[in-house]
Amino acid sequence: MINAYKQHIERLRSSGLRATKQRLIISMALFNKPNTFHFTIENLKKIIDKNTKNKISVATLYNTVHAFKKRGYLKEIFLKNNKTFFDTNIKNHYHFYDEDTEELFDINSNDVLINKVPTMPNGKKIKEIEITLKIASDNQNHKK
Amino acid sequence: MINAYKQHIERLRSSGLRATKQRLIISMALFNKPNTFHFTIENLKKIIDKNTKNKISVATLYNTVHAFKKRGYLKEIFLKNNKTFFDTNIKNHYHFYDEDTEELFDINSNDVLINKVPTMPNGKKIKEIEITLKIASDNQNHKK
DNA sequence: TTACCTGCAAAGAGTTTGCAGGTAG
DNA sequence: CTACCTGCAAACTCTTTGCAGGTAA
Repeated sequence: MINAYKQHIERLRSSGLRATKQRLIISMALFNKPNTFHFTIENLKKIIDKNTKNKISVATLYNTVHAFKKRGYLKEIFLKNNKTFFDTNIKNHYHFYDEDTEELFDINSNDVLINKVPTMPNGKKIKEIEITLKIASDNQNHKK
Repeated sequence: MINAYKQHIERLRSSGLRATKQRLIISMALFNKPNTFHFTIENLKKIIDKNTKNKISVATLYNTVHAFKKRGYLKEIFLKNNKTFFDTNIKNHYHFYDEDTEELFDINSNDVLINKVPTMPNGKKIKEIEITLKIASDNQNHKK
């Protein structure tokens, strides 16, 4: 635990961010988990409020999460409009989105193979490939 | 032109929607184009305001666009988190997203081939595959 | 005629910002 | 010490809702 703290302090400082109490709490909440996961600011607030006496304001949460995203520690996911999702898994990977439960699961990028890529517009290069497989129970109608 | 109107009136009625003046104007703006395209409500409002004396309120635009989406005449695209995009191309297809210009282009689904699909969670079926190739000029840094 | 539709304005939801006080280094 | 950070509340943006008046069928 102490070690994790030290690592987070290090990373913050080396990113040009001060290692404030709030940022360390957020770092622990996001990056000291057995698995990567997906979250919204609202989720994160609940998680932190539950585990900490001193709650962190939304302004600070937005601020910090965006700082982490900017530095590549988090990825933003376009999953729904009007709610921003973040992913603590920054490796190249794809998603299952379960329409029944509105849950998002990772797919290892090795489990999807694209073997025909369209020709690129002039001078452009692929920066990222986003793939989402929307799934649902076989026997259901789906309307939003 | 008269023909297109008739078709739109027909479609509206057969969908259980009254063929109001506003819905016909919106239908013409969206579906009487040489190409399919992507738009936000804001875009659509501008297009319509420019070409019509009687402007259409945003409430009606939201209302109508969602009615069209519900009936499968439009698709919603998750492109950014704070603005809803719609696509008049409802066929299965993928997108190039140009990060330099923030423009979205269609890719024919024949031009991308997925040849290894991960195993599905129990009892679930793929409803839709969403693929976005994010592209940008080769020689640039990108930060949001 | 009447159920449905439109437009306005107000309300909501999520996010961002300005600023006074606090704190890391 | 001081530049940076936090928390609050207000402001903003996009979207939805309530409702009175209008209109398609």
